[in-house]
Amino acid sequence: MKILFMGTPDFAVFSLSSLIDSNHKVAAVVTQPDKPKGRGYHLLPPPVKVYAEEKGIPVYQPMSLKGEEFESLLRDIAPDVIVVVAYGKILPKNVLDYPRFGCINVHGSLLPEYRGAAPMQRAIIDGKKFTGITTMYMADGIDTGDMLLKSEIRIEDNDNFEDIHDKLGLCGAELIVKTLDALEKDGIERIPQDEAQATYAAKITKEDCLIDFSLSARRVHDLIRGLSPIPLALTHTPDGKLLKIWKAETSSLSASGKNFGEVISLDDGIHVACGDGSVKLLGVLPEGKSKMSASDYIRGRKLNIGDILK
RNA sequence: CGCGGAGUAGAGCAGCCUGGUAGCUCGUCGGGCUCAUAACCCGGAGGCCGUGAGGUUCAAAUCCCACCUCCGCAA
Repeated sequence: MKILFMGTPDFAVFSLSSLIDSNHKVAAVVTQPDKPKGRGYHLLPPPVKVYAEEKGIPVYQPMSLKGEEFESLLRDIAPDVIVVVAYGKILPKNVLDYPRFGCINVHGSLLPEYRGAAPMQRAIIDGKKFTGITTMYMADGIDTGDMLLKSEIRIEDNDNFEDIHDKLGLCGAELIVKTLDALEKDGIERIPQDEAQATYAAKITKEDCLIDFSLSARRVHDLIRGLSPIPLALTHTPDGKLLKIWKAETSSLSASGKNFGEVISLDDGIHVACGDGSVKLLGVLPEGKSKMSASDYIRGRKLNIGDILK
């Protein structure tokens, strides 16, 4: 099939790559415009653009998908199918209706659970044991369209967002090719989503990142790994400084009689009392510094037993 | 010109404001104690204090200037 690929971040590169290597043809790539990012606001191209250019595929970065301009681009490319992976904008109806085989989305969850922007992070934060990839037809509404194929993976106890991101990236790369192959050959049964089962995985906000030590140690740990290595769960030291956590594990130390967030031991990590049990922080990122191990951080004499993190 | 922090021994930091012998917690090496040890005791090695044949000064890690590099926030 002749594909128009639409995607933006690293996660989309997995799928783009496998489509390029497949029997289908990626005719063009549409991605978000370069945006000022990072320190100093330098203009940075999205990963999909960088990759597509390496592969010599034409890249388009329209400001808007509405209107005549994009529609004429569509006609020029004349794709059989549009594959969308984390593109970052809503596709207007005329675009959805254009390709013969429709617009197909690669979504990082087992729909109808975790529709929305942050399915992988939310699944980990919620302590789920499984997640996966769903390929689906795009429709009005966010991730509400009919489902095509699914692929499930296990979330291991210590998997963080990066682990799941990479696993699902590969998983999605495989599944999208399978989906197109099957569609072209025999077709696939469309499975409507059960609205009653649907949940929504909203974008991660600053508030989501703040660790609530009154939760159980298990849930604190889930939050930390669900947000690592980006954007990272955070707390504050007694001097009011930001302290981000990139690695932790549940600890066997008892927290009874301690305040939530109280540092109860600095042995081999920062043990912090939670609502139920305690967690051992192993990797931290102090404000203005780079990532370091908790033991290095402790060596700089930044924390004492009895200090409260909040 | 988005805002801000930091570059001192292999690691994490202090010292800088109020210039004048380079310090802490670890690691490492050697020795001791111990049935033994990641524990404890003693001792040692390891630093052009980011760069500048820069500026000020009798004297600069410390004050001034320029540059380089790294990082946090914000997007």
